[in-house]
Amino acid sequence: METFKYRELQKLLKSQIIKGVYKEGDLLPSENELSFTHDMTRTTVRQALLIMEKDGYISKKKGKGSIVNPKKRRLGLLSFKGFSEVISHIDEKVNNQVLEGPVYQNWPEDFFYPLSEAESEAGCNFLHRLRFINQSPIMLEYTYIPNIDLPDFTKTKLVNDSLFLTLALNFDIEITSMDQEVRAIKADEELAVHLEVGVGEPILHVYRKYGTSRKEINIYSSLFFNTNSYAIGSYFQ
Amino acid sequence: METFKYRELQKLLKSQIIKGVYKEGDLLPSENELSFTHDMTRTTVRQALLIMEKDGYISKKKGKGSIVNPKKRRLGLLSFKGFSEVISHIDEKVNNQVLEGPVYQNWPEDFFYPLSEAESEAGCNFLHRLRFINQSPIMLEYTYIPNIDLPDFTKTKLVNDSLFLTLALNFDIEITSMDQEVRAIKADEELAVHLEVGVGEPILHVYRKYGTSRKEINIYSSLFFNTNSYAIGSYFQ
DNA sequence: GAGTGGTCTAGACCACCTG
DNA sequence: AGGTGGTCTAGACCACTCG
Repeated sequence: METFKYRELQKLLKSQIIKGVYKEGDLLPSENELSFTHDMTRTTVRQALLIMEKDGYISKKKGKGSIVNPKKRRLGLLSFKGFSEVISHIDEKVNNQVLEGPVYQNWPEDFFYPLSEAESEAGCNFLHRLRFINQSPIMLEYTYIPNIDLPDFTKTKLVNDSLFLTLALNFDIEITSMDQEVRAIKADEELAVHLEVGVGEPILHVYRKYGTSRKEINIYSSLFFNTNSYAIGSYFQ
Repeated sequence: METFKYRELQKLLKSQIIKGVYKEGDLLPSENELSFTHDMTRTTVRQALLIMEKDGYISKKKGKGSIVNPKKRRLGLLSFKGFSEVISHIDEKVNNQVLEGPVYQNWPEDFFYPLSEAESEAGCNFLHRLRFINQSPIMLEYTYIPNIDLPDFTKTKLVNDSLFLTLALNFDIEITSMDQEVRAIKADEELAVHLEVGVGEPILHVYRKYGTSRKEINIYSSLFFNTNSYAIGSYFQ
């Protein structure tokens, strides 16, 4: 796989923040210090820090340093990452309930995104989950992963309940991009039951397509949110 | 204001794409060529192209070049830019109807974002607009701009119906970040009338806070979308 | 094989922040 | 005054694309 110096440093810093080596509000070592300790130029260090900033882990201040960002206090679900990774930054208790799968099956007819020929022929691994925050159902998720070079995927246990973490650790697949469409819809009976709202109540619906480091594999999700208690947030710069 | 070489090149390339000097599918001049013609190093050229890529104007392909992206065929409204700028990339006809303002007034009580003291004291310029695509009302917009160092803002005519373009050209204010919350809600009577849906129908609601190049000024919007005909899209990488 | 963008080096000067 | 990140220079080697 890719083994660039800036990527290695970025992964290291990310893991150190997640492990708590650097806590929120802390300053990372300066660019000069990192370039010295990791034997690379400041340019390469800055490339790593740029990713850390883009991914929201740090903010950089001129004259000050690179500051570890506070954990998010709301759902950043319209941004890049998956549910588990984003939600783990929140104080609330999170639960998952697998309603169906992972199971190998044919693609649904009239799938919501056009598929490549390779994806169509491979069939898909399907996963149907309901996500809770503080015992309240917040998101109903239908996920489809083309079965391309994913041996025994349906037998794989999810790492930390996170699909993306599992794909990264067990299959060396990283998410590199995301495309989505958002609508407000009325809850039908199935949605109403799962998300514990009345039939006809407004629901946030998202179609999502993730690009991965394996160019032949995209991951597709259809997501339904109950936004009565938690708004869905995002930040760009 | 900021006058960096990479920023100047980036503005030039952006304007050239908008003017059609480079059309969709075209290759920009190579990094080496740009560094020669603009008398800067490739590093600086790459800094400009990085912004162009982040803003979605180009895609870069190793061994190939920087390719001008096709215009978006849908509403990228959960991403960074304003309505007019995004919508201008679409084939549909767009209209605006100003329902109220721009007018100077006090901030509403219980404003949806906490305000700084300077913002509170300055009062706000208020703008209430309804946006149409192909004669259908799509978005109802309430916008609040703190009246800090904005002489005669209420008398200023909007450039191309775009608030952001007006702020950039007349007040040298650029948008640098965006923070938003998204919910699905039920249309009340006012929403129903403006967006031409039934009372109680699902509506997409967005609270938005824009950061600007003037750190003391943030722009606030409350947006309501009818997503029956047009989904709201976004893309990240 | 020539040209492209991706990675990386080894410096420099600057504006900004803090003690 | 010393350290920080922001900008910029002048190179280098590589993997990839295309004719």
